[in-house]
Amino acid sequence: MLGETTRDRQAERRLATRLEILDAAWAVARDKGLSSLTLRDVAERVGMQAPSLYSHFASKHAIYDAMFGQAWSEYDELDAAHAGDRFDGPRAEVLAKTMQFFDFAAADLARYQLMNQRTIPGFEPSPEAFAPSVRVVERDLARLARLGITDRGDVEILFSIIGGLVDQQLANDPGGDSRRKLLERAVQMWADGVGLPPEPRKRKARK
Amino acid sequence: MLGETTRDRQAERRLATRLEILDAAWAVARDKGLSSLTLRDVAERVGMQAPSLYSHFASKHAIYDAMFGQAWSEYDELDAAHAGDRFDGPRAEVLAKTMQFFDFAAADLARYQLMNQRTIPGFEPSPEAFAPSVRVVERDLARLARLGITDRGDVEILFSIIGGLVDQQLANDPGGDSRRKLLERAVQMWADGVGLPPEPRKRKARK
DNA sequence: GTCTATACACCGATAGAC
DNA sequence: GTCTATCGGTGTATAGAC
Repeated sequence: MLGETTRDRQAERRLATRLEILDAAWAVARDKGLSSLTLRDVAERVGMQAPSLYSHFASKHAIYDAMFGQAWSEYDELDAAHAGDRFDGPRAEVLAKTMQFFDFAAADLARYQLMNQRTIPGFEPSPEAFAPSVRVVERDLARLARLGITDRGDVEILFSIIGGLVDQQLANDPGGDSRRKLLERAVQMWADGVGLPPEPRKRKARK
Repeated sequence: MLGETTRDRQAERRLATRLEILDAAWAVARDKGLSSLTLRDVAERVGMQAPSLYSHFASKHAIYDAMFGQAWSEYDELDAAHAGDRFDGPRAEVLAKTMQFFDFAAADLARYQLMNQRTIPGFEPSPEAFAPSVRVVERDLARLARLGITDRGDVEILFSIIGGLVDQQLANDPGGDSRRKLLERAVQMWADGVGLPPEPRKRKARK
């Protein structure tokens, strides 16, 4: 019988190979486009033959699925890392969180297409891969509820504004920041519409 | 030499075949998804062999291109047909035009993906196919300018709101109208933000 | 001119030797 | 676990019948 250490090392090596494949997949997706990713390209990048990938992933969609989970986990961790941040009022908080997501989304077209658009024909994320995105949304809902925003429709409108601006940014000005500049104005409109209290007077900066 | 009538009839027949192919392509796109459209499926639907399509279209992308032009032309004509409509004030006008686009977009997923999303890997519409969409945008810009909205950023924000809500509608509630109900509230927020005059007093309906 | 027949290169996926 | 060989399906191209 194999010792624990041997079994652990095997599992560790297996996990490392999986991550290697996923890294290669991200590189190919960013290089040739998310939906133009081919197993042969991924395999070549990790020094394998294409069918060997099936020892680690059940299908091409399973690779997309793992990438989907990675992307949302990455944002989940980024967001959680800023959980303790303090803001100068509700509007500053909403704007900061909004820009945090916008910047993350607009920074990587392939990643955003996988996370938020349905650009892969038959792809549906599995429940496991979907879990981190649920965590993010629930944290956002809780944050907005703490600010007095409990109407789900108001939240959907805010999400739509952000999503619409990200789409336009990536479609019409990839790599630029034209829509990012509009984000603050749009969020102020939304904050006025939902009755979010105006900013408290700014304290004069002390010399 | 062929008579004019013969030549006309040939051209007419050729155009009819083109439209037949495009109709079949729309049917396949709606049935199996826009990006899962195959030339063999289209050909089968019109009673041809797949390579015969190349007598009428230079490539699969050329078919997408013609479909793109058809879709925007269709909306262009719908919009132009309502050019003479009168409204009870600026907000009612913006809301009506906004809902007109929302309904058109949300009614057909495949068509919306082709018109407004970049879901086909290598597809870029040709200038000719792009022309009707330019007409629509310019008519919208002129309409908003007539209402006093001249800041391009304000217009982009409105477009983002609409696009974001359509995306959410099609992604999360296809065939439903949950986001359509939010559209009015979102447009009111935007109208307040850009300083559009409030609605005039409603005249009492006369019995 | 239009269509059929055939072929090519590429894709995801599977079977089986080692 | 990785390989080679191969399958059915795809977009695309071309030769040749009519």
